[in-house]
Amino acid sequence: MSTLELAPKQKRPKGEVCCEPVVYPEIEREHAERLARVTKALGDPIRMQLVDVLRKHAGKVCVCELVPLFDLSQPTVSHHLKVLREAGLVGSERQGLWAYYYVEPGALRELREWLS
Amino acid sequence: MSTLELAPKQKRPKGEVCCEPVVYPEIEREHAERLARVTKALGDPIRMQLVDVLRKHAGKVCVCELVPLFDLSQPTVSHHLKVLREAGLVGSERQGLWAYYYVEPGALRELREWLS
DNA sequence: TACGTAGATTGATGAACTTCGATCCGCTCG
DNA sequence: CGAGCGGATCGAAGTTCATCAATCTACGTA
Repeated sequence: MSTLELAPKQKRPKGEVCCEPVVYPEIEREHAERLARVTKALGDPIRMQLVDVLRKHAGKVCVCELVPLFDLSQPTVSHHLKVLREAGLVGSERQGLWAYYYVEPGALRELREWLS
Repeated sequence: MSTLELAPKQKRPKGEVCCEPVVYPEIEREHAERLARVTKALGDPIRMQLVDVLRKHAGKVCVCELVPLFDLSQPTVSHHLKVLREAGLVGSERQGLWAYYYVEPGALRELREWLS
């Protein structure tokens, strides 16, 4: 972690830089892309609520319970669940006619670590 | 939005029940919307990197340092900074010719709390 | 076998997003 | 002044997204 001198300079002749250069390792890009994939999936109120419900239930929740929670059609809710699934945030399991969703354990770990 | 057309009680085949009903308080909706506003702003690799750089430098960083970090035009980087600013994630400060950005303290608190 | 149901998929539509070049604004210095 | 610079804004182009009705698939039951 480099310490950056950001103290505003006084007037200076042309060509002088405004501050010390920020060295940004290439490695961070991959990290940021993984984090952005997670936050992008969470970046919708419906999907945020879906994950919130699944998290609070600490178990598998039937889709037939999730759909009536929203003022949305069943295909739309199914679409949001698919987005969450493809982002690795939730998993699903079929049991007969019903499908149950759950939060993929550890899916939010990297984001949690980045925030701390 | 769309008119509410909530399906009435769904009949279950032969008395079989898929699960216990999920009671979802209305209060959570606002919370989810606030969280989604933050995660949506973070849901882009460029913006995620921007916040990451600003966070790691624990101070104000000049825009002229941020732009060369990406293979993007200056207006595009400026746009992403604006999105972050409007989401309350970062703040900006002008000093003469230069503009400095910083992470708004506490902007990530609610998200961090939700994740823990 | 045939029917009804739960949930996923498809296709279409309108809105939102990312990106750029061009332009504009405010500041500094000759 | 006026020129040059950093950064924001504008307008356009192409892409992605959220949403729905209609349809499809898989399963349970009569």
